Amino acid sequence: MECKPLLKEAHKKEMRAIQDSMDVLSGKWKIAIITSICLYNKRRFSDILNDVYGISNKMLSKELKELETNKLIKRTVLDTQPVTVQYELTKHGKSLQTIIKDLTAWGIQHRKEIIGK
Amino acid sequence: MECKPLLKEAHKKEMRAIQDSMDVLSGKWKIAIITSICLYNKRRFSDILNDVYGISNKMLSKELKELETNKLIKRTVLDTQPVTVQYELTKHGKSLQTIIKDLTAWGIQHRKEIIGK
DNA sequence: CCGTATCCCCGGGGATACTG
DNA sequence: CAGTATCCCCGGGGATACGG
Repeated sequence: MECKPLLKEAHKKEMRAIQDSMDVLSGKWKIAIITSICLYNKRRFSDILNDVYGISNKMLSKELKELETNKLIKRTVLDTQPVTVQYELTKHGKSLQTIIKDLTAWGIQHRKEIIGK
Repeated sequence: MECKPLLKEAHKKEMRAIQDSMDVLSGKWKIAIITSICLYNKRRFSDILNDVYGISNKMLSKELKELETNKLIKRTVLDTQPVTVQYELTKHGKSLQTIIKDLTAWGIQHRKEIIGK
């Protein structure tokens, strides 16, 4: 009667949690999009398009939809002329802020580590 | 003379840092692989293959190579019979622990948010 | 301005079999 | 056990043009 099996169960749960997260957040663009919105609080389609280097409008549109489906962002159409659309983080989306902050710091450190030698 | 331009510059740097991070960590499997190794400290090829649900040996091999190139993990061949190979996090890899912990917690919360409604 | 539609190509990545 | 090699297919995703 040892604790290994219990540990294994706990680890499986952690692995599943990670994979749940990654199902929503993985992909080349999602985190960058969220970061863009997060930095400016509210952000328009074309602004995000500029912030996220290399993304196409088709991809951005698709990713935004998925993020909305997963309740991470809220989409608001403003009846200006012509139409503008604003994206902002939901409460659930904002709960990623810590992770984003850490990832930013890590990215800087990583650049030093690899390129800076 | 206002502070907006400075802010914009800072935000661009943050965006670049995020994209640096994502260049290394994005993709369906990387974080899950790192998590597996992290949970057990040292982990063998076939163990990771089991931990990361759905990954193929080809993908795992490829991803491990990339993680090694980016100095996140260390690969050690043990001269057992037959050969076994051990992966562990480098110091730099370990610096992801906080992020992984947060992602785990977030994944659990997310599941509640979406599925648990 | 904010997307959607269409076209089209390339490579990501699975299944399987094989080697040291 | 830890990968590599080969085959092969499908869809991710870019470019471009168009619609509300």
